Amino acid sequence: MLAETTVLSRGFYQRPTAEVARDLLGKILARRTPGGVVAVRLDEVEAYLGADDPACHTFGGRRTPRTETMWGEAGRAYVYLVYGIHHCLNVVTVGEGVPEAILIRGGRPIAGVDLIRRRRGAGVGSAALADGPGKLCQALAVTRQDDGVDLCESKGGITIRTDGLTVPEDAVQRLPRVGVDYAGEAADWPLRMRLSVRLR
DNA sequence: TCTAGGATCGGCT
DNA sequence: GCCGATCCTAGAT
Repeated sequence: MLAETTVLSRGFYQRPTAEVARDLLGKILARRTPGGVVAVRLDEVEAYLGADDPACHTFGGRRTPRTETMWGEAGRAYVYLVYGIHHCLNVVTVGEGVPEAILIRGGRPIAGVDLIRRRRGAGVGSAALADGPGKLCQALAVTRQDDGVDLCESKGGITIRTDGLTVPEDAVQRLPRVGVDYAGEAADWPLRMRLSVRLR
């Protein structure tokens, strides 16, 4: 399944965050688990623009143990817990000292569907297996343990890959971000990007 | 130390 | 559509 794909290099992430977010759509997020490889094609992401973004954990230059990963190297995973229950997977962008990241909001399972279903529950419809940040982490068994993992290195167990598929501009919807009403006007910034069509 | 609140989800009405 | 679960994080004291 992943034989004809290539892992995105660090350079991919060392660009403006909104640009990286748009380019992540249609890419493949793969995770090696004891039971086998699990992969989803990304169809929804949100950009968080660091110190100047009131919705971002690092707004105003906040640097805490939790956000330390965001301050580091681009291409690493930033994983945190929300509502005491759900994990959220982010990808660090730009570079060291620039704490920006992209929240992976959802994807469509394309490999290891049975494994995902086993983790998510047998009764869950295939479209709903990974169509939210918390669900996606559950589907791929991503937890705080994975915070800081290098997504450019296969040995980390989690990678983002491309199979050459490109997403046309008219297939990308730009929407306000979810659940950040507290951020004032920034809540309306069109940094949530979603595929409006279903790719293969 | 204490406390308020959260980048969500799923069950129930 | 509403609401509770659940616990970590960050800022205040």
